[in-house]
Amino acid sequence: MKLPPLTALHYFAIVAKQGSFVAAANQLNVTEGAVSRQMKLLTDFYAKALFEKRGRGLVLTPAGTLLAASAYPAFESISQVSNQLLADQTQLTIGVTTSFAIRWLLPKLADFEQQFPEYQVQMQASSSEIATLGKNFDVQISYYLSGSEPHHVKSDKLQDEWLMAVCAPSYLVKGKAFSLEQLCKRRLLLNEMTGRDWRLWANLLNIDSLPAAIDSALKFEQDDVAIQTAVAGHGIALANLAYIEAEIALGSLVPATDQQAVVVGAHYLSVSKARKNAEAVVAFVDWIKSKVADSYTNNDE
Amino acid sequence: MKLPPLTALHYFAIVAKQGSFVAAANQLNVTEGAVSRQMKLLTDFYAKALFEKRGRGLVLTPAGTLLAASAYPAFESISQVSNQLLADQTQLTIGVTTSFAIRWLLPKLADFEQQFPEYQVQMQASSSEIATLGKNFDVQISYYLSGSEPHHVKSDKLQDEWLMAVCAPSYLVKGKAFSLEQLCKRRLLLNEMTGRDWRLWANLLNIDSLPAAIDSALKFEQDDVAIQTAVAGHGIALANLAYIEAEIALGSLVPATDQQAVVVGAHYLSVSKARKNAEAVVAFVDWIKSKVADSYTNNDE
DNA sequence: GCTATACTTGAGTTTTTGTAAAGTATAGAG
DNA sequence: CTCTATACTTTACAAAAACTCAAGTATAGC
Repeated sequence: MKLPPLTALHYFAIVAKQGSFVAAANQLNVTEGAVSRQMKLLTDFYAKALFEKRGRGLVLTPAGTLLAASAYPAFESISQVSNQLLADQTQLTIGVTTSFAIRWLLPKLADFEQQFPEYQVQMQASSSEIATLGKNFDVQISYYLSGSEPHHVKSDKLQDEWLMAVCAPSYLVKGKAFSLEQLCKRRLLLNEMTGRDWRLWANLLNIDSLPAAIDSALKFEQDDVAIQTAVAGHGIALANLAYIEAEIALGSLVPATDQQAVVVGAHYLSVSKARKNAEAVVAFVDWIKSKVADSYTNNDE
Repeated sequence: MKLPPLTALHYFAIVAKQGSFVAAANQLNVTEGAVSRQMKLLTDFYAKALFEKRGRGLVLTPAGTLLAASAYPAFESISQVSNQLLADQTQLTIGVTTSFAIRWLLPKLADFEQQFPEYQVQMQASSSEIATLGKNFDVQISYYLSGSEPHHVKSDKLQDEWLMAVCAPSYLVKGKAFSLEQLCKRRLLLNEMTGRDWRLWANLLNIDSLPAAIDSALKFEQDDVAIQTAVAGHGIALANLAYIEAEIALGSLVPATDQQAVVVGAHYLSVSKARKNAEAVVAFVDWIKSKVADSYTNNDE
C-alpha cells in the first residue's frame, strides 16, 4: 500500500473541490504559496498534469478527476470519524477522597463549571484513598502520608496537608489558646475512627500524654463532621487548614493551641496518560492548580 | 473538514492491521521509534487511548476500532487510484524533425529500447520544426538557426549543427579536396529545396560565386537523400557532421574542401513541464544527452 | 495597453519526521 | 522468582518537509 504525499493529496482534494488555489488556501488556513507548492509536489509525484488553468478557474484532467474522486471521499470519511472521536471529549471524570471532595473540591467546583460550562464533570469520592486507584479516572486526587508516597506520584504534589488543632472561639477559656496539658483534658474530635491524625500530630510535637486522651475522644468518620462539631463548640478538631479556610476567615474556628500547623501528608494529583492532553483535562488541571495556589497565598506567611 | 495528522493516521491504519509496531515499522520501512512517535502523536491528538497492550500484541479500544475501520479503507482506496495513475507511466512521446529522426535518433533509438525495454517510445517526425510545437510531446527536439532561437529553449541546447561539405572519396579529383572555386563547378547536392544551408555556409565563408551554383544544384527534400546521393559519388553534400558520423568513420564520405565545419544552427531539447519528472522522460533525457556527449567526443579536437 | 486576480518562486524559518541507541516493561521460560 | 527475549518508549540529534513573506510572472477582461 504505497501512498502519495498525503498532505499534498489533501490539499489537492480541496483545490479540486474549490476550483482555485486561493479558495483552497483560505479553507486550509495557509498561504497560496503553500498550496502552490503542494500542488507542484503532487503533479511531480505523478509526473502528470492533474489540472489545467482555464480562464479564472481550474479544470481537472482525466487523471486529476480520477484522483480527486477517490481522495475527496476518503478524506471526508476520515474527517467524519475523526470529528466524532474529537467531539466526545467533554466528559471529565475525577476520582477523589471523600474529605477532600466535601471540604475542598465540591465548594470550589461550581467555579470550574461556570468557567467551563462545556465540560461535564463526573466526580467519584471514596473514603479510602486506595479504592479508586484502579478505576480509570481522567484525574485522580489521592492522599498519602508523608514518606509513604508511591514514587510515581511524588512529582505531582497538589497540596500539603497542614494540620492544626482548632475549636470554636466560644470553646476557648477566656479567649486564650490551650496549653498542651490543658488540651489533653478537653474534648478531642477525631476525624476518623483510629485517631491516626491526632497520634501523628502528638508524635511530631512530642506530646506523650495525648494518646490516652485520644482513646476517649469523640470519633467521627469524616473530617467534615468533626469540623462541624468543632464549629458548634463541642470540642477541638484537628483539621486540614485547607479545609477550614472559610471558618478561619469568618472566625468561627480559631487555633486551639499555640502550636504551628504541621504537615503529616499531602494530596497528589495524577492524570490519565491517555487523556492528559484532552482539553477538558488540561483545563481542569490548570484550574485546580490555580485554586491551590490561591489557598496557599492565604495560608502563607 | 479538519483532519488528524495524516502520516500518523496512515501508520495507525497499518499498526491496527498488523497488531504490532514492529510489524508496521517493517511494512512501512521505518524504525520502530518512528512508529512509536507517530502513535503517540495520534493518541495525543485525540487525547484518547486507541489501543492497549495485551500480552504480546495490541488490542484496539472502541475508539481505535472506529478510527481504523474508517482510515484503512480510505487509504486503500487512495492507494488503489494512486497506483493506477502511477502505473501508466511507461509511454514516452517524442516530437522531432525528420532529418534528425532519420539520420541521428532512429539509428540510436534501438540502444535506448534495449536499455529501457519497459518504456514504449512513440516518435513523431515532422519536416517542419514548427509543425509539432503545439502537440504535447513529453520531449520535443526542435531545430533553430543561430540567432533565431526562442528565448525559452536557449538553455537546453542539445547539439550544434556543424555543417561540412562532403563527398565520396571517388568524387575527389586525385584525392585532393576542392578549392572554393573548383567547388562552384562541381555538382552540389541540396538537402532542402531552397538551398538555405548552402547559402548560409557560403555567406559565413564569404564565397560570392556559390549562390549561382546553388541554383543549378540537385535538390532533395531530405538530408538523408542528399547524403545517400553523395555517398553514391554523385556530388557534394553539405551535411551535419552528427548525421554522417558513420560514413566519415567508414571513409565513405570525406571533406570536399579544406574549410572548417561551420555552425549555422542547433537542435534544442524541451521537456513537457508536467511530465518532466516521469521516469521514462528522465531516462530518455539522460540517455540522449549521453549520446550527444559521445558524438561530441568523436568530433572534438 | 492597463489592471486586477491568480499562480509561482526564492530565501529563510519553523515544524515534522526520522534515526540510532539506550531505556523500560513484561510475558513466558526455567 | 529471576532471567531473557521481545516489544514499545525515549532522548538527542539530523534531515526533510512545509510554511511564510515578498517579489515575480501570467493572463483575463476591461
